[in-house]
Amino acid sequence: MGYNTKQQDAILSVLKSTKGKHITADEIYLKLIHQGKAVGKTTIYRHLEKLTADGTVRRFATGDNSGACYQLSSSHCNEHYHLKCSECGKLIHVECDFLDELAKHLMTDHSFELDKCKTVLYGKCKDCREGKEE
Amino acid sequence: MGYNTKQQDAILSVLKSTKGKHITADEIYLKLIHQGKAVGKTTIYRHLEKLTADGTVRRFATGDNSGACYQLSSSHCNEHYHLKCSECGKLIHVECDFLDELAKHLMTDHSFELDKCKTVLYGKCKDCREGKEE
DNA sequence: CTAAAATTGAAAACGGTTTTCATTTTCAAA
DNA sequence: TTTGAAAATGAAAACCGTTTTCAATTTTAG
Repeated sequence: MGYNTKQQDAILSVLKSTKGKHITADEIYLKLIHQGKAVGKTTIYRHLEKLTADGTVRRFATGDNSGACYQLSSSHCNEHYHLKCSECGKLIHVECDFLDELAKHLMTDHSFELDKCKTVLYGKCKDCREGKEE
Repeated sequence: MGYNTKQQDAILSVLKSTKGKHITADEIYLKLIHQGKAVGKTTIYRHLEKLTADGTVRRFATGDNSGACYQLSSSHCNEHYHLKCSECGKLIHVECDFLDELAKHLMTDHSFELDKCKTVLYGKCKDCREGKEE
């Protein structure tokens, strides 16, 4: 149930070379063509599907109607949270036990496994609330 | 500019009638047919686009390849939180005291005024964690 | 070597969304 | 009220990421 193929290896090697960043199926397709190791799109989608299913890779829906993004799920961004001010656009990094409690709560009470990497809490930062600079 | 048209009103009235829940463009289309006020899909998409742009409505991308969800961004969205599964795209509404505690905490400890309407918590839902198919 | 099983990929299908464009509606000036 | 330019409409086609189909190829086991 599963042979090792050069296509598989090629796709994984592209994913490894973009570790930390995310990449679309189409970008993988183009990179492989560029490397002279062309792999059919169908095959790329199939392997991304498999890799996502077995947890090797994570899939991110982009929200607009452009393609989904993928990245190796090794990640280290699971150590802080992101607050973003809708007004001034500032992105604030927060390490905080309470937020860890939140993750725990979501899991136990809602069976939901929070993805800290992907989650951004929107609101209004201190400066903007106090009417300081824009 | 912008004239007031019956199509506009019909679309808005459907959105109002589903206040609190989210609805897809296609569901709006079907509801209007059912009400004998058929409106072309093109027109529905166009108005949803406008309403989203001016903030009247919020759009949620579902991530899988089913359609986006819309809902009025009025008062109601301050009463629940949105969890979104990055894998299957499901959008889950949650009313929960713990999350209210979170808002309180962000304010007192981080001087950050959480905007529940804009915030979406990303992660992996129960079904996807258990490996069920969509 | 041989055959069954797995993999591949071109082409077609699919589904939500956007574009095109001819027609209709609306508003306001005359 | 008439008139015409601007705005809105919607059917059909285009679009685009993704999935399915299926015949051909590759891999592994026997």
